Amino acid sequence: MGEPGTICGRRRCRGKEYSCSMELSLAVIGGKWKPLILWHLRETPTLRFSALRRTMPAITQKMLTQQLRELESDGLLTRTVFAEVPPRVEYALTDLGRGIIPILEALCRFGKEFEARFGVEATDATTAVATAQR
Amino acid sequence: MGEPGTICGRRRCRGKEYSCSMELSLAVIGGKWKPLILWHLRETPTLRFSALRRTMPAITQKMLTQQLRELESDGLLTRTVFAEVPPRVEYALTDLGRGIIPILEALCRFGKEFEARFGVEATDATTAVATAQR
DNA sequence: TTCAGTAGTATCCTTTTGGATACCATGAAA
DNA sequence: TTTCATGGTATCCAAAAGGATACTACTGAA
Repeated sequence: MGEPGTICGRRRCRGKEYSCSMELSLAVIGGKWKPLILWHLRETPTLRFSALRRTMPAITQKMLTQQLRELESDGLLTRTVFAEVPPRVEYALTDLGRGIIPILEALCRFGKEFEARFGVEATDATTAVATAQR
Repeated sequence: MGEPGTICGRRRCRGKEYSCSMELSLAVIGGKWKPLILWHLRETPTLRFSALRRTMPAITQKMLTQQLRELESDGLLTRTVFAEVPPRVEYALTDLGRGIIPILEALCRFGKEFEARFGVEATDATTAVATAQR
């Protein structure tokens, strides 16, 4: 299953360079925002741009647009533009995108285990959010 | 299981800030090298510094040291120094570290699926490795 | 007429991540 | 006496990732 000796074969797929399929996956779902975006889409069939923004108050518009475009180009979600005014754009997971949900859930479980092991210090962001929501 | 509304609670654990356990996990096992290091330790009970370097010819000494220290400090592996000369230092997974192996395997599977979907372009690195090995 | 709401671009800047290079201590072997 | 191997540090630098701010087009409502 694992590819123990494959370390030496440097490959490329959709512009990402890697030596191991794991690396490729991290390039596709890694980063600061992509897991969050996929996570939110997991529970709602479709979400429009503004709704996504509201669920992630800390992300900037540029970042959200950028990450969504990459996820779309990697086939993890679809982007549907409605010719209305004001504009409406809806995002939804593809089958490929749904495939990573179990991985995110596993990551979530590991994170909780890690938290339990080391303890958590809350940072006062309940208030920060209240202000961020405007 | 999922923490849908937890997006708003910004927490901290071992110096890492996050809003969701997933993020924490990615902070712990993400990055360019950590998954690889854990992957190699998965199949060998203990590995010394130089052996790890040989399995990852592209990593620099600084990076390997840095990543190993972080993994150690996060409790994913142990570092054993033998008072010999020349020095010998051995690294091994902890139980916590072994816990992420299934996640790496899942990432590996997803990566392969992704490759299968989009195709791979090999970059000539079989030769690159031969030279990198010195 | 000005404002709000949507989904963006464009530009510039800061922070984080990763990399190149040089250096160190030790003891055994050549 | 010089060299080699090991497992590092220290310093500086380049590239990538992420962020702040300003701007756009369009329309309907106030």
